[in-house]
Amino acid sequence: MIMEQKHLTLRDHAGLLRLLGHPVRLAIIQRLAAGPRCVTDIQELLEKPQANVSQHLMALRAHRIVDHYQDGKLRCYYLARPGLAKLLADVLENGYAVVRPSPEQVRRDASRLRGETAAEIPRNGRGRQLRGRPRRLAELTTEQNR
Amino acid sequence: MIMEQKHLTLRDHAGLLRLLGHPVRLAIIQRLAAGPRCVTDIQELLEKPQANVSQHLMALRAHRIVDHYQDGKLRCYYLARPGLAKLLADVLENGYAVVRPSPEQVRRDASRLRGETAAEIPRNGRGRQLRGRPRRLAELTTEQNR
DNA sequence: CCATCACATTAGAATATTCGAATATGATTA
DNA sequence: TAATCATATTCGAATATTCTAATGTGATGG
Repeated sequence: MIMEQKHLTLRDHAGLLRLLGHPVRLAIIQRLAAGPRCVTDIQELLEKPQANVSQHLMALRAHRIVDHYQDGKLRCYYLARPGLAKLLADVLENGYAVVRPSPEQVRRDASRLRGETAAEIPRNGRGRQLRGRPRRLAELTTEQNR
Repeated sequence: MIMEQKHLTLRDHAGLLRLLGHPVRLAIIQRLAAGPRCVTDIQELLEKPQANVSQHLMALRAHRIVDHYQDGKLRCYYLARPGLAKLLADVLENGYAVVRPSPEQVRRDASRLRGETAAEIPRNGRGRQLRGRPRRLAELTTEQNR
């Protein structure tokens, strides 16, 4: 078993997230998380036309989110990375829950941030950030995005 | 502080993932994970035109991934959901790592799946899935995707 | 071998995203 | 108050994604 860790760029990461960012593909992953399914079953569960489901499966296959084995004339798809579904669920359940802080909370947040992250934010005497000066420009800006 | 949990659909989830699925937006999140930054600093770090960065910030704002406070004439952006960045990192580091199993492994996986998930996969005597029969069609297919 | 089932692939129209250019706005400074 | 700085917004054009319809393909059954 060969591991590949070829310097995944932001572009790669974004590609994965975009791939996951489609309701039908999420639905497929959700269904496959409960066990392998053949294409026709998936179609029926999602109530989507065959070609469309097949296309989404193709996309998921291309990124190795899913894989399949042949069972007679059926193709049974399954999640190629069992861990991903759970991680994804975490993001979507915990990460998306919208917390709407009161304006007061926002202000407290802001001053907390102002105060506590002073080491990270360069500022001048009056609590305002330095501008027009050579701030930290050297932080692997080499990595090209998009 | 008011919590909102308005029945997030697959569509909502997909929307979040698509939003996150852009290299510049990921870069912004990555930078903000280290502490608040004003727009100009972000621009310079990412080497992207102002309008573009502003547009991406607007998108992130709309989904409450980021928020900002005004500091003089600067707008300092920060991550509105600190947890999300870490969850995201988990997905991208652990979830994306491409494991390329050997063909043998794939076959073993397949037979393991065939054997062990029998309870999940309806089959007939010869180890082939039932088809054309009323399989499990009742699984909240009500939730519309897309 | 021929028909059929289960699925994949292609092609192109419809739709959505993204970007750069231009312009607008709000806070600060002169 | 005028100029300027920092940032936002708007408007198309360029590009990418997604869907539907049509067709191709491989395995199986007759």
